Amino acid sequence: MKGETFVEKRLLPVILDGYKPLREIVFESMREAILSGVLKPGERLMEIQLAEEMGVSRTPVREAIRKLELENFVVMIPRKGAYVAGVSLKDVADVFEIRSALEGLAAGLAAERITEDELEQMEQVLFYRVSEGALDLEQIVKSDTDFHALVYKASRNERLISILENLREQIQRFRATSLAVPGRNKLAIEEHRMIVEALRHHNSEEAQSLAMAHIVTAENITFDCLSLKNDPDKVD
Amino acid sequence: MKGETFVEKRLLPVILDGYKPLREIVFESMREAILSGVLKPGERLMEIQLAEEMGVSRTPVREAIRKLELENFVVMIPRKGAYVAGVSLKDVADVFEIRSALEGLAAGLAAERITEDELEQMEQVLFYRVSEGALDLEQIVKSDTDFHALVYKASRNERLISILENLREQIQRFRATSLAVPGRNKLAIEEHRMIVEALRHHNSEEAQSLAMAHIVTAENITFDCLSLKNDPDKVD
DNA sequence: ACCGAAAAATATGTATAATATAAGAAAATA
DNA sequence: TATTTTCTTATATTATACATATTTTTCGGT
Repeated sequence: MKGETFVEKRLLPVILDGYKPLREIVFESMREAILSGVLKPGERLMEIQLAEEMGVSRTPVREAIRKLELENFVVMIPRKGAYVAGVSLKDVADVFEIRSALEGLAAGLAAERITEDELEQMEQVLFYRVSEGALDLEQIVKSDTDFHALVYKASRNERLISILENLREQIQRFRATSLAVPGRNKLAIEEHRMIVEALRHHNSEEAQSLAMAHIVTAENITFDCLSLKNDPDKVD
Repeated sequence: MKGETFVEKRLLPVILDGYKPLREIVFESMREAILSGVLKPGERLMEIQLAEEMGVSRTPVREAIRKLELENFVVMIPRKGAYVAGVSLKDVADVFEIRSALEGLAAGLAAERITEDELEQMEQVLFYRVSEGALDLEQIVKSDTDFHALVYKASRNERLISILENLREQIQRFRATSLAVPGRNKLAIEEHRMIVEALRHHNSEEAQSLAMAHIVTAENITFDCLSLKNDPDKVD
């Protein structure tokens, strides 16, 4: 079978959105594909093929891959190519260790620096999450993300915010899993409530330890889920 | 004066070192230039000019700049170009806040996971630092870096290591300043010794709080130095 | 049938060329 | 003289071409 080889197009052609550089659009598209599992761990990423699938040239694809490498979504082997990064249980544990410390730091700082207005926003996010009775999983994940983002923001530490957001993305693939566990949503809301109370009273130590405990809880549940369905080595 | 414009070459032509990709060599060269002040904060980075100065094409320069952006050494304005990132006092404070939490985490984990062999290596680094009587500043900085790197490594958390190394580089420009303060070197050695003792006894909490305190001390000294010579806004 | 080496194919790394956009200067108008 | 508009120029962005390294395939020998 020679001549034209037809590659299955799994990445949509990019839509020129505003004035974001192409590499940025390509980057987001590829990250999305990796997180959603369209591009599977270990899979080789060939510049030409990806460029064709998305209807752009190799240059923006290359730059997107470089950025994905920096954010640990792909691994590059010099002169060989780029591969979608696999995530081992060890990786997940490592990320949780760091997140625990940094979410604690963020909450502690937020307790010192948060405004009434921001507290109000947090209340609203929590209220939305309980009011609607049965939210679907996607909405729960979003509301959870929103809450944490508000804590990060109140820490007033830009670099901390970007590190935490990156860590969150690293384990994005597992968040839906753990939040789907029966009773987890309710417990998470309760933990969030307690954190808000600590923030409201500007109790830094309390906020810190609550936030750390919250992440440890999430870690335990995540590992319970994962060890049930996966071999101990590679998660996916 | 038309025709050829002569640009002052401040970046050495790259030497093809083994099989590292060109973009990697260019990246390191530019980072070095930024940290050493050859490329000054706020300065515009023009691809063509940089490529000519280093004797390579624009492609590796572009990729190096992207990477520098990800590591916060340059800021990019879309369709305008790249500029050397300035570091404000707020930035330095932010980095120290994170470092304090993460150095504490690393030391705490190291206390649980360190081996006799690694403890021995730490002893050697400390011994070297005191034995030679009068080390020059560069050697002191290196020995300090080595010690911290050993703690990071003993944490057995790869991602934590890379985050901490990046944070260290962010404030690299100020480390020499603070270590040059009379008495600082001696005090730092003493603090390191206490950390080693905590690690040896696998006392996680003690190691954590000592490491955090160590960073807070460094932060205070750094700010004392900086606020003496600089206006409160931009450090450089 | 099973290695092993050479050659072809393929992909990455690097360079160069083409295109689009933004900033600045000059000119025209009020 | 001030202000707006147009044109030029410089530069980022994207595309393509070329060189080099790696992988695969094929063919010959054992």
